[in-house]
Amino acid sequence: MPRGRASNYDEQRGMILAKAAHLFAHGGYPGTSMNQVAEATGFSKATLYHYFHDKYSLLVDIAEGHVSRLEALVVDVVAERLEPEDHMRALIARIMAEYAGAQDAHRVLTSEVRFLEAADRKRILGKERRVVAGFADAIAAWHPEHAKAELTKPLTMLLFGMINWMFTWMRPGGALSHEALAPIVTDLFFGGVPAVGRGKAGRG
Amino acid sequence: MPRGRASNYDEQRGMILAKAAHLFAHGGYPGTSMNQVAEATGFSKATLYHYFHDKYSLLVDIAEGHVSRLEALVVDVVAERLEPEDHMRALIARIMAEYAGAQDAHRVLTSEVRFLEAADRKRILGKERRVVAGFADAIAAWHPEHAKAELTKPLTMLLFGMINWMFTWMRPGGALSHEALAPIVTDLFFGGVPAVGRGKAGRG
DNA sequence: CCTACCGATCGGTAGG
DNA sequence: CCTACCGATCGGTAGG
Repeated sequence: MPRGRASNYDEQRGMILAKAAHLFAHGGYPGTSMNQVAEATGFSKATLYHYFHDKYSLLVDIAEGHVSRLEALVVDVVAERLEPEDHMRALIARIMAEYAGAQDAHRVLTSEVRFLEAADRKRILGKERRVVAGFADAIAAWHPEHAKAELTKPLTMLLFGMINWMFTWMRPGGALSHEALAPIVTDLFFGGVPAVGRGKAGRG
Repeated sequence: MPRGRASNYDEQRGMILAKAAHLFAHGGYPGTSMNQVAEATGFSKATLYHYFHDKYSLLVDIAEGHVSRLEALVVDVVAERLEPEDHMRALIARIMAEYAGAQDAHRVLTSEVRFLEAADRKRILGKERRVVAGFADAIAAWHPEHAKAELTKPLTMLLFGMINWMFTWMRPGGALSHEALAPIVTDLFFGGVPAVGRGKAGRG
C-alpha cells in the first residue's frame, strides 16, 4: 500500500491535537499521560513523538492555535467597520460561536496556561490581550463616557466572565445552547452598561 | 517541655490545608507533589501523613471547606429576610468578600473539582448547587416574570460568570479591588436584568 | 511505527 | 504503651 511521504502528516497532527485537547481539558495537563494520548489516538507513544517533540509542545499548540483563531476573528470583525452596537453584537456572536466549536481548546486555554513556560505564556497572553483589547475598543467606542471614567476595562472583563464561564457549565446538547444564551448575554450587557456608574446599585 | 495532647492539631491541619490550597491553585492537583506540600509546610512528608490520610483528602477538605462557607453565607443572608433588591445586593457583596479572602480555595474549587471521586464530587456539587439555588431564588423573587420565562437559571449563571471569572484575573493588590468591582457588577446586573427578553439586543 | 527499556520521581510507609 | 515525628526507602509509573 504505497503512500505519499507524510501526505496526511498535518491531518494526523490535527487529530492528535484534538484528542490531546480533550484529555487535557478533562484531566488537566500534568494529570494526562502520554500513554493516555497514545491510547486515545490509536498511535504508539513512539509515533506520537514522531509528530510532536514532547508533551509540552502539545499544550503550546492547543493554546496558541485557539487564541490565534480568536485574534483572527476580532481582526475580521474590526475590518467590517460596523456601527458601535452592531460591532459589539458581531464580536459577541462570533466569539461565542468560536468557543462553541472549540470547547476543549477553550478549557485548555483558560485553565492550563499556568503550565506554559515564560516565553510561550508571554506570547500567548499577548494574543489574548489583543482579543480583549478588541472588545474593550468596541465598548469604549459605544460608551465613550465609560472610557473617561476608566470603566471600560472592568466592563470588558465582566463580559468575558459571562462568556468564558458559560463554557464551563454549558453541556453540549443541553437545554441551553450558546445560540439561546447569546441574546440573553447581549440583552443583559446592553441593558446594564448604560446603568453602570449611575449608582443604581447604591443603597436605598 | 510538657504539652497538651495534640493541642495545636487543628491549627497545624489548617496551616497545611492553606499551603496545599496555594500549591494546588497554582500547579494543579496532579501537578503538585506531597514533597512540595512537605517543603512548603516545613513538615516531613511522614508528618503530613499524620495529619491527612493521603494527598486526596487535602483536595476534598479544601474544596468542601470553601463550598461549606459559601453555603453558610447564603443561609445567613436568607435568614435576614431582606427585600428582593437588598437581598441581591447582600448576596453579591458577601460572596465577593468570601472569595476575596479565599482565592486559593476558590481556584481549587472551580478548576480541580474534576479530580474528585464520584461520591465526593456529588456531595460537594450538591452544596454548590444549593449556593446557586440561593442566588436563583433571590433573582426569581426580584423578577418573577423572568422565572416564568425560565430565564432565572441562565441569569444566575451569567452573574456567577462575572464574579467567578473576576477572581481568575484580579491580582491581589492590583488597581481593581473586589470592593471597587462590586458596585460595577451590581450596576451592570441590576441595569441589565430588566432589559433581558425585551429584545433590545435584537438587530436594528 | 513498535517493543523494550532508561533515569527520575511519584504517593505512600517502613523501622525506630 | 502512647503520640508525634524523623531519615530512608518501598513498589510502581511517569515522560521520553
